[in-house]
Amino acid sequence: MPTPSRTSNRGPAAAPENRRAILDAARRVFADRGYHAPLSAIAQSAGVGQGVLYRHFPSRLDLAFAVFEEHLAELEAIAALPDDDAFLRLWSRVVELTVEESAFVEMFLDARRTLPETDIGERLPASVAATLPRAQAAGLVNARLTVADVILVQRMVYGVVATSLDAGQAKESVHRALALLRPLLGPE
Amino acid sequence: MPTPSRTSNRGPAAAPENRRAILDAARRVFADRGYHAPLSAIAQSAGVGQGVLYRHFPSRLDLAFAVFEEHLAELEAIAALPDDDAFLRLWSRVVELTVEESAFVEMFLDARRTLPETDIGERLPASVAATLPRAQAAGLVNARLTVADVILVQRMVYGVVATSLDAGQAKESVHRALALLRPLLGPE
DNA sequence: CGCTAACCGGACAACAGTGTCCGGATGTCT
DNA sequence: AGACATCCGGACACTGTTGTCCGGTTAGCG
Repeated sequence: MPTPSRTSNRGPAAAPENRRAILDAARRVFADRGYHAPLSAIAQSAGVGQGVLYRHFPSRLDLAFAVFEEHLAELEAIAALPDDDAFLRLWSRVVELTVEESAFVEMFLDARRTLPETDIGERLPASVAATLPRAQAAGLVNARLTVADVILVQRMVYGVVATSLDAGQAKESVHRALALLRPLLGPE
Repeated sequence: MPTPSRTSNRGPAAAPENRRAILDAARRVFADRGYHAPLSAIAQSAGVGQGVLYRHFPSRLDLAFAVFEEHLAELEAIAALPDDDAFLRLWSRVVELTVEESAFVEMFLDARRTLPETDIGERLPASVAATLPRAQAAGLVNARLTVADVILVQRMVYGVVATSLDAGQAKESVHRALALLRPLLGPE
């Protein structure tokens, strides 16, 4: 029997489960209280001590990288699709993440300031670059749009989210903002 | 002799000068280190003790209100101009403030969260409402733009600023963003 | 000239978040 | 079963910020 229902989270065998619990709690807490939520709150929400959290993830950035790595992987998987509309799907998911997990964006800001040499900030632009030309060739997107423009619009969306009071208002405001921007983004 | 060159900043007569020094220091520090800079840093930069700062301004918001009140007054003065292009001047100044003193925007966010009943957040929309229709009638601005749209675009500009590494990059990014948005904002 | 009221300055307590450390619990292997 | 290596938990020291407090200074006025 592998690990059916453990009664404790101690001992050598519990490490992977604890790691998983920390990641899940971190995503929850980041979404609820923002990227700068105290790490102690994450440990508490995961039901582990702070020592455990710091052993698995020595810094907030290590934790955030691990938490959001799968989002990045998902975006890159979308970008790897051969379809002409891969860019549109990528964009749609980016907007979704920006609205629902704005800590995702704040992680990039933190990474850029704390570890300027990391390349994590290049992965999203790379995915955009890989998909945008195809969508433009297929007439799905305004042909004059550059990769930098797309990133800039994503930063604008973040601004709308960051100045919203709550998730509901953020969603609605972003919806309006994208409607406003549609003439720029869509095919002319 | 009124107050030619005081050698000390103590005594009853020094209060107004100290207040002024604190306001100037606050604007400086807010611009340099962001809205959440420690109040002790502001006191130090003003050359006064923390007690003085707290007596004049019991909370960060009180200080920020006082610091940015004159910016608001300036914007309202622009909005009071009878010219058709009052809106354009207002908008240009709003963008300038958003870029160069983004703490101005963060103060509104703080006020909205801390004192939801304050009306300070309504003053900018009111100025926009007072000037936008005239500019539209004169054909200076896209006629389909609403007041809410203008505020939304301002929030987008803030997003570009908030995701910039430094003031120089912010200025450049906002410039590109506004160029991108021009087809939406300008007369069609 | 001296008294008084107002005000300044920096020390200080309170508090929150970070990161560390070690006693104690647990699974594994022999 | 027993010993060991691993890992957990929460207390703790540390740091940085907030807000308060009181001794000491200053201007104004009789």
